[in-house]
Amino acid sequence: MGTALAEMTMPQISPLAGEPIERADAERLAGVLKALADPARLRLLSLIQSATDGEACVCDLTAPLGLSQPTVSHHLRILTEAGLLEREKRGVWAYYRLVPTAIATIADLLTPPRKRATKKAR
Amino acid sequence: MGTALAEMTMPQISPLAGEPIERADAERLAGVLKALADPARLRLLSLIQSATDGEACVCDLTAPLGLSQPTVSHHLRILTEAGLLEREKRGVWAYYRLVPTAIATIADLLTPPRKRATKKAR
DNA sequence: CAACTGCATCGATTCTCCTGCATGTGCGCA
DNA sequence: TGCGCACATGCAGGAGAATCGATGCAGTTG
Repeated sequence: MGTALAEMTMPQISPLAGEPIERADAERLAGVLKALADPARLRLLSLIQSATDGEACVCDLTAPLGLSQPTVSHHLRILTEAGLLEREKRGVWAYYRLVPTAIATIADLLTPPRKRATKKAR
Repeated sequence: MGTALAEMTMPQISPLAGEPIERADAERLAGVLKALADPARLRLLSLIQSATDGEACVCDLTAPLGLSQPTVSHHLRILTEAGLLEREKRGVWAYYRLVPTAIATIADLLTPPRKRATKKAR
């Protein structure tokens, strides 16, 4: 089930550098990237991230995107399952916010033997 | 002609952070990410990058991928048009290599408030 | 309790994309 | 000059994805 990203933050998920990437790793990484590779979803992430308190409910996102409410819910679902968003239901509304280091993790998987200190404690 | 990435390295292509991303920027970024979001293409990038001299020809890539030669050529074409690979023909062979900072540029567009001068008013 | 609101899910449609086969093109070689 | 090899392109089929209208469901309100 969900949060495909979680499985990639595990140790030894080879990033795009070094030796040839394994097929399974390639599929997992591609899965997360596929969630990102959509204009509507990129705008959703951007909208949510720049919203007040860094969160937004579906009704706030429908208009600026110009998409129907079911479609927006669909995209939010994909982003959530990819581990990029987290959902919290308060009353009638569902508030979405970015998973803190999710996108940075993806960026790290792409940029290989960079300077950055690999994450340690957790 | 394209190299969609080239247009994103231009100044003032809003990354995923800061204010809400514009629709045009979202589509461009999504286009490049879509080139990345495929297992076969990720493995191609990885194979080429880890090959001797950082380059490889099609005939070297067909077997490890388990895909037909036309299919491999197809993927290489997409990666090249996205600005991630560059092609050099020597004799009968076509050698592909990574565009030096291409992937790092994508990673920078994803990871938010890095150095680089952010614009203010708009 | 009944009506309403916000959101998720279902079903259907349309479109995009991955893949392989067949074919075309350019280069090297006998 | 003709043949063969490496690669690109055209075509087609099949799978997956984006979108929307209709509907279902859970809280909220009158």
